[in-house]
Amino acid sequence: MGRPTMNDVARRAGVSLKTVSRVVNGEATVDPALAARVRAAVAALGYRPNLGASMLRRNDRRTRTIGLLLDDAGDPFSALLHRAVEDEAHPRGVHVLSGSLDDDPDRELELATAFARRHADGLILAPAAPDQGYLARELQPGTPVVFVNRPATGYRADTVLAANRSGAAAATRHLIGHGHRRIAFLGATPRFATARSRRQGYRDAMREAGLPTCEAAVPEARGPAATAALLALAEPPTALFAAEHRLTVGALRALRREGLHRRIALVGFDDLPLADLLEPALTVVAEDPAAMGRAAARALFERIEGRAGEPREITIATTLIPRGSGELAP
Amino acid sequence: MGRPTMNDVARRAGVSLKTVSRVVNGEATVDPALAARVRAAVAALGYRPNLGASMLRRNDRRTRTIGLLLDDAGDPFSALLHRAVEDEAHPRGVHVLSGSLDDDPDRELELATAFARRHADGLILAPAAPDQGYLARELQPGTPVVFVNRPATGYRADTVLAANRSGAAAATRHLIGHGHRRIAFLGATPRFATARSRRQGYRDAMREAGLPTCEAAVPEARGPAATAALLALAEPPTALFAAEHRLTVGALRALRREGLHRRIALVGFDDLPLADLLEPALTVVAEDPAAMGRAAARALFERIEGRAGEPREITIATTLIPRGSGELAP
DNA sequence: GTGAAAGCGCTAACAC
DNA sequence: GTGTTAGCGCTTTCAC
Repeated sequence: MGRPTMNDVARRAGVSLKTVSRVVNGEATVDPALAARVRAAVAALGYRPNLGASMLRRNDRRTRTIGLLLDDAGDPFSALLHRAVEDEAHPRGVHVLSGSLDDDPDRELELATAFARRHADGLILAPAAPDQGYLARELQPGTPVVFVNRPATGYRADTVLAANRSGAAAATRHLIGHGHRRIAFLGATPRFATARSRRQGYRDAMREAGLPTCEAAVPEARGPAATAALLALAEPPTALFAAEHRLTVGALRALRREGLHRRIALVGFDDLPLADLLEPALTVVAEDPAAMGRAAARALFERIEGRAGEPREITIATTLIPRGSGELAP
Repeated sequence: MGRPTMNDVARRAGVSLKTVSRVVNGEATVDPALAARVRAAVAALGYRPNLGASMLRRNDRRTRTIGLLLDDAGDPFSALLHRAVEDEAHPRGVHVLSGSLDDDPDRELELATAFARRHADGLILAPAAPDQGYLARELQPGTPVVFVNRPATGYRADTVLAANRSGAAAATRHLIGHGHRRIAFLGATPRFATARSRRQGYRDAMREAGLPTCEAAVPEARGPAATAALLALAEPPTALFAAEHRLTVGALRALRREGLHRRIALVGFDDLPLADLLEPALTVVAEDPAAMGRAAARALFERIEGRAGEPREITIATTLIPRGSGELAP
């Protein structure tokens, strides 16, 4: 009952346990005849090595597992990032254990701790909690971490971020360049640094053009209401910059409902599927979640393989994609 | 160097190793005073249990890990399914190891085998290979499997499928009900049972209405070309049923390019984000990936917890969502 | 090139 | 209640 062990294989092949271990691990120093007998026994018994046991004894102590903690595995941004991480891990024989945080600090702590107890070789984390100081306590010493999408507080490690500030400034300048002067900013509540950076980029561009700012900072679900409120102003904006994809969708719906989608310009942060098939097609500043995942995974594997030195900050460029909604005249 | 072990805690607390084990595992039969000393030592040393070691010795042999093998972690359908699985696993203290198969049989075998070597407690698999017979060899005996999204061949286990045939029939009947008689089917190459079921549903509805069928079976990337070919027929269809979401997007683009998107009716299988903001808005037969993930995970955990009996087949209903593109008159 | 003995960190079984 | 002994399945060390 239960799987056969190395011992069973050794007995059947008439060799020592250690010889089986050598064959299974592909160490060259085994007589071909013995190796063949071992392999025959492995096949006959259906022997499969137990990775948990080998990891316990092995010197390098690698589980060949990394942990990936993102906001929501079901969200397209996280999904693409996840896939990119997997694509870096797979050729290295590493598997990905993942979890969704839903902006919940407790859940971050819980999952990061759980992955540490499982001896993940490293962690990629999109911080949800206000502070990551707990990592120093909970992680196995020497376990590398890479932060992605949001900067961390209280723990220093490599960090991969989108060019939020410059991307937001580019979006705003694009609208200014098309003649707009009353450009409203629709952003998430500035709880996260990402939201603050994007607002800052908007302000940079407005200030350098000598234009007054007009900002709405709301929870992500309140996009339609916030857009409606902006449109109801005495001097309503002629253009909107929506700094989160959920707010972009909210703005789209509100403009549609008011019949203003061909009159008011709109640029969104983050690309959306089908954005090119809307009428007018949606102009966006696209992030590159796959590039972020790739960069984060590469940085993590470099650290796992021993790279030393100061934490690095890696910025992934954004791309302005003009499609129509951002080129409407005021 | 390295983490402190239970032994270190025991020494520091002046108790036996077994007492530490009892405290750490929350067994009640420990003197409160001793337990307090142990907990103090745990805190002082920063002791964290090693799950791998405990799993090796434990009787239940649970790793509290399940494997999830889907087509592509970056795809919205897989992502939502993944998230639903995670939501069932999380309250049970179980973590999810995932991998993308990209319709590659070798990759399915490789990843399923790898997860088996890691002693995952169970596996949720969207089959990519033509045969799953290898599972009998590779899995730890008694490891339950649930197939999702596609039926398996050569291995019997619980299976969760969308109502592909009846959903496709409903889509086709919807178009027939709106007066269409020349309705073309745009489907993936019938390599997978899913594609065949949808085609069958289309045929069911066409036959029961006494209408001739018109089918294009193409790789998923060839949606625009296949649509263009259908539109170029001597008697072109007045309505399209696109049986995969990538083909739906291809059809949308082709219709748009020909300026026919307000003339030719279109129903897609699988919902798309922003589908309601297109003009005309896209009518779909929506699958419910979250319900599929939930059902698969629940079935898996029931088996892990010992449920016996014949494999079950669970069908998740589809929902027709009329939005405009499917209600265009011929 | 091969094998015997030790032990990774932990829990099971059973004594005390 | 608590401790002792054995050993999960494997790799390491070191002798042969």
